[in-house]
Amino acid sequence: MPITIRDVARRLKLSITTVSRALDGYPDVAETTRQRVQQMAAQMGYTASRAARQLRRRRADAIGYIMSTSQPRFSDPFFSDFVSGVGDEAAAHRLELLLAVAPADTADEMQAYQRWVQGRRVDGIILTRTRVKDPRVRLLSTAGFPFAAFGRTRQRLGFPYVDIDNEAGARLLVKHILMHGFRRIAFIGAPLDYTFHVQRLAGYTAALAQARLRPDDSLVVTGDLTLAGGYRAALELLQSRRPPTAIIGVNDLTALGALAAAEELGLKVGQAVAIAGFDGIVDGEHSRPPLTTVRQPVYDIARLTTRLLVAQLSGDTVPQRHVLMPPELIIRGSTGA
Amino acid sequence: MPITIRDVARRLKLSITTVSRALDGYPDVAETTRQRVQQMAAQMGYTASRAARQLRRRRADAIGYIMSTSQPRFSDPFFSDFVSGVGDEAAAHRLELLLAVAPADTADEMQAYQRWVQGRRVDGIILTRTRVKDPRVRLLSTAGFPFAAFGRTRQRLGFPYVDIDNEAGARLLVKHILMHGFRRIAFIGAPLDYTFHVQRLAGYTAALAQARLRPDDSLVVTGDLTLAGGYRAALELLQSRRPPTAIIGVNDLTALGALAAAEELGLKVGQAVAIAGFDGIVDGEHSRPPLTTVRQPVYDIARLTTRLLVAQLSGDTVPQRHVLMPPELIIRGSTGA
DNA sequence: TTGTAGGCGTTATCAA
DNA sequence: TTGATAACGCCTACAA
Repeated sequence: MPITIRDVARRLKLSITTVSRALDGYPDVAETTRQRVQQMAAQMGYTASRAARQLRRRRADAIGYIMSTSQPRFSDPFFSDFVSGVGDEAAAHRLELLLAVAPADTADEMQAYQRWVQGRRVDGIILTRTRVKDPRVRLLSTAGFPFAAFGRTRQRLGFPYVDIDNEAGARLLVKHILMHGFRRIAFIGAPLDYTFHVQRLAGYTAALAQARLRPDDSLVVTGDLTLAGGYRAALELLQSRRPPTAIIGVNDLTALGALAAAEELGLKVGQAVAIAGFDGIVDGEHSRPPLTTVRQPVYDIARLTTRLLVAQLSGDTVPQRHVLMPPELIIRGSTGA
Repeated sequence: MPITIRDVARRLKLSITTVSRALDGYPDVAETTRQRVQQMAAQMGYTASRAARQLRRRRADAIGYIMSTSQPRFSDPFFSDFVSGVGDEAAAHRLELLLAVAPADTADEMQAYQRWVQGRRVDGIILTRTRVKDPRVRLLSTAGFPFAAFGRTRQRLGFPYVDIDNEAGARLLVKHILMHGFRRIAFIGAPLDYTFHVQRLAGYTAALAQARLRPDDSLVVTGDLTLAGGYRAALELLQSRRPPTAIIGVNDLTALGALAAAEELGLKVGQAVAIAGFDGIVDGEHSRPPLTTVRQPVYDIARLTTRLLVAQLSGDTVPQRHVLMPPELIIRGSTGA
């Protein structure tokens, strides 16, 4: 039987009211009383029941994050990095972190959000991998439910977000590759209408146009953000009638898959073919050759996004509701060093 | 203002009791009533307040998992895989999943567990990467708090766990490598006293002994479970006075780092030097050459571990409280194919 | 088969 | 500065 506020009050011969206020740091409690209460609470090992407190205060003191999965079994370094950022920042504000898992773009996923919103199980939600027309954004906006996102949407709904300038990043990447003499550049994109995909693709297209290169639709294909997907797509590209001389993966995992495909075909990556990714995951540093990429500091982005959400929850005025981070080009061997 | 059970009851001109029972599937409700209630609830978008329900039933209806991090920024595919397993299984039992992040083997970590236990924030806890003498196991056991683990400890405390036979797996690996003619086999291990490390090392040692090879302490070094750590350790090993002809990484990330190091030194992996890992993460399938490894089905293990915990919570009799899975050797190019 | 009522542990309101 | 008391929204023993 856990210790309740009643037990503490009885022991001190005080009312539960006073105990409650003493512990929550209200000013209208005598200093000596407060000290006695705090000491006794600590001694008895009392912690307020989360459920009761939530019920009464009508706040969950928790935020939620729903991991989008593609297959049941999947491994994406993005998530451990991102989640640890959200977790650390939440802990810093004494908020709990609720996690759920749901396949992207399904009814299940929407239901999961709905449950959290309607059940008031969390005070706010963190979104990642936003889509151009994102039903989650619509749901949360309509419900007036607090959220912050890593990534933008086309709907201009004014929610707080952090994002990197994907378009600029992709342009940097293409220019760099062109400068090294590779002119037939393919792009392996993401499924669905992920905003980051659309933006990176736009950057790719823009940079090609700027270089006065004719766009070639056969060079833009769809992957699934995984290594295996990148591998498959690259294999097909490289074995086609007019293969590309360079491949950009919409994320590093895709690019690493492409790199494996190229090597398997006996193509010297960095020389016969250039390959580059987007994300800056650690695996890319140690691939052979190391992967050229555009780095996004996922952990920091996660903390920042969470901070935007928390500010919204506590009603603080936020200096900046929209943060757009500059992309950072990391040049490594896979594009010719 | 969220919709409460009262709203639904009023709308149907029923008592809240009936609504509650209809939704929770009690048998003493007329079938037609149940249908009306369920339909109306769905239509109104009603979900019971988690807090109220928790308070009343004195259960959190939640389980917790604390991710151990090594650095603030880290990416380990293990976690996304494992967490999605826990998340799916928890959802299947209508349990919430609480997540926290804490650096392994620190006071912070212990405090995080303590908080969850004391505040009854969760009904049970999932543990991974158990250590030989694991303070978390001690804490939870002493408190009589339900938990289940992926991995064993030396303390024989009879808690439910799932594990793979690490020792047998390592023996398989060593035998396979020896059979391919590599005789000077190094082992890059993990920090701390992780049980899986100790067990895999034991298997390695046993297999060498069985082959009547003299153990060489200089061949057993410590990594940090990351790519970078494996890379550094391997570089040192391979550049030493008497370099190994084969390297086993205690996990795949370590092995992939070693693979990068070997390639960088111009050593043909699979020919001049054999490299193998342990885990079966997807990245290994597409490395050059692909990585020989011992596969552990992390997602399934996560679900199973969670199931053991849930069974314990609901007081079901569990057919098997301890599950030891057979290791599966995956032979690929990095050991000579 | 349905309804009434009490209470889970807190916090907030109001009075003392 | 402190205390009595009424919710918060739900579940469940008991009554009808």
